[in-house]
Amino acid sequence: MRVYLCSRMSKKVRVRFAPSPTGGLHLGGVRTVLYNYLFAKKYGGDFLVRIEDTDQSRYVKGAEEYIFDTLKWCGLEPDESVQHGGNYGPYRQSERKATYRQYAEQLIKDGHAYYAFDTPEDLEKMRQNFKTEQNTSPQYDNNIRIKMRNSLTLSADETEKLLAEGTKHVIRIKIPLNETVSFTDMIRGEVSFDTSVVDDKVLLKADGMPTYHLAVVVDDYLMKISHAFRGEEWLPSAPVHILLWKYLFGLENMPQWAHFPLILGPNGKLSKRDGAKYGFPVFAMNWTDPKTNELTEGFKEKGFLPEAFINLLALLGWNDGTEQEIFTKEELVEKFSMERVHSAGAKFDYEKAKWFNHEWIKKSGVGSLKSGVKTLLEQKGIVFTKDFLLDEVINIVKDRCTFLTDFVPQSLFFFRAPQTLDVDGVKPKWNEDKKNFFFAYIEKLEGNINWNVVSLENSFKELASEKSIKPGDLLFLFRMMLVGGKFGPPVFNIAELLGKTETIARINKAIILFG
RNA sequence: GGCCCGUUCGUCUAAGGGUUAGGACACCACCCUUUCACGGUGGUGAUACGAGUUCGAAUCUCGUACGGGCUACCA
Repeated sequence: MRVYLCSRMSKKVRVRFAPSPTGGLHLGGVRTVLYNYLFAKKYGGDFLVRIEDTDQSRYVKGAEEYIFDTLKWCGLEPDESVQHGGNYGPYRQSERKATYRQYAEQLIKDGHAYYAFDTPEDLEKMRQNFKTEQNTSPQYDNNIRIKMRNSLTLSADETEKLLAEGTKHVIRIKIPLNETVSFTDMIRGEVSFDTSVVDDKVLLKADGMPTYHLAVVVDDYLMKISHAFRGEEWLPSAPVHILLWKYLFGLENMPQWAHFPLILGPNGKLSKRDGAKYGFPVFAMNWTDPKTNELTEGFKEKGFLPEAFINLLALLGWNDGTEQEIFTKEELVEKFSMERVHSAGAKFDYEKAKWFNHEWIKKSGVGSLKSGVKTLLEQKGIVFTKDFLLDEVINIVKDRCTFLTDFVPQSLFFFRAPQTLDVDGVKPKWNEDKKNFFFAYIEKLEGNINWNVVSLENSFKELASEKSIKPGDLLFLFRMMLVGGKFGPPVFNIAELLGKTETIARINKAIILFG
């Protein structure tokens, strides 16, 4: 286990999550939020959300709202964001455009960046021309840049002229030759890169928008971020960011980094496709792609409790070293530590995810389940006149529910008599003796009986032995009458909750149907 | 191809040089339950491979293999 002390913990902890509004928030995204959130809350710091919408071509309408809806459902609301206010706005990168240009120009002035006038076609040609067996995808690096059209190869006059004419151009970082860039990752320890293999990344695009590389550094600085956490897919571009920090704001001001392991699907990095392919949700909530109108079911709609969702996500790559697996959000805040986050990727296991939800449903009280269950049942046309029955029903069936949606089949029959009875399935087990038994049982029920589980069961069994019928055969029939299927809580508990009138009515109705 | 990160039961993981390598999910068996479940008990099952360091290696080092990520004017 690695322990890297947070050397700048004296500084107020401020972390950020920076989603790009290009689609639904998937497991990996929510876990990144979660870890950021837990870390911030553990140290009494701020959790900030800003929107990376600098790629307008991929911007998806509604995605930004969707992201905040997800955070809300998960209970991971930021302290600062577009929607929550704060003193470091604007929180959308598209609204900060002017700021980035200023820093990019600064870099050029200091000799750490340059203008590049190459067109996309030029770049394509370059990739073709310099492609070799050893180097299948040539980079715009210190070897190539001297062969391209940029302010390093052009004379100052030419450059001036091109700029004055408004020629389309980008600003690229000038990666130094033969330097080692290293930094300490809170999860992985020291990670280092040789600059000779890092390319001259575009910092400012031709449309004036920054790329992620420039924006993340500038925003983290201006928003006073103390700890920068993101997914492992960003590790290869870390040297670019370290260099930018060095050139622009000083390494002593740089946040502490941590790169989270990837959440993997059955085949590598979890993708949206995996959900459809393997039959489990990948997004926190339902997401409808506005372009294709394709709906991807979310964990919420599948019937996951938000408490279970963040619990299972937290444990995908982290544990507290004990055998505890069920954690409330408060416990996670208290026990979370970046040093215990794994460095290896974790494969998502839907079976285990279901187990977490099941545990949470069992653990939850009626109070926290009620409104969700009520909504689901109301969608099935149930009208509630007396809530106390619902309370009792939730208590009695929750142990058999894995998903919140399981409450529907498990409790619908309490509120509505079974619509169809499996008459053909019952017929072989039905005869005059049994019919007489149930007529007699109705008589007993209508008599002076205490309406509780014990009396109902005792009188049922007494009657059965009087009539010399095996209770097992009758119990099955009784269940079919009340429930309409081979499932549900003990049948006398059901009868007790159903009440006298309804129980007798269902028996009568079934007798007629069975003939 | 290059660079980076990684590798303990099928999956999530514990074990910080000395453990019969522990737990959870899943699976199997039994018990409980006149339904379906829950629950209980038990079982199958792992240190990728090869060297080195050491009295002693899952643990430290190196190599190999395998997996993943990145290699865009995407994030």
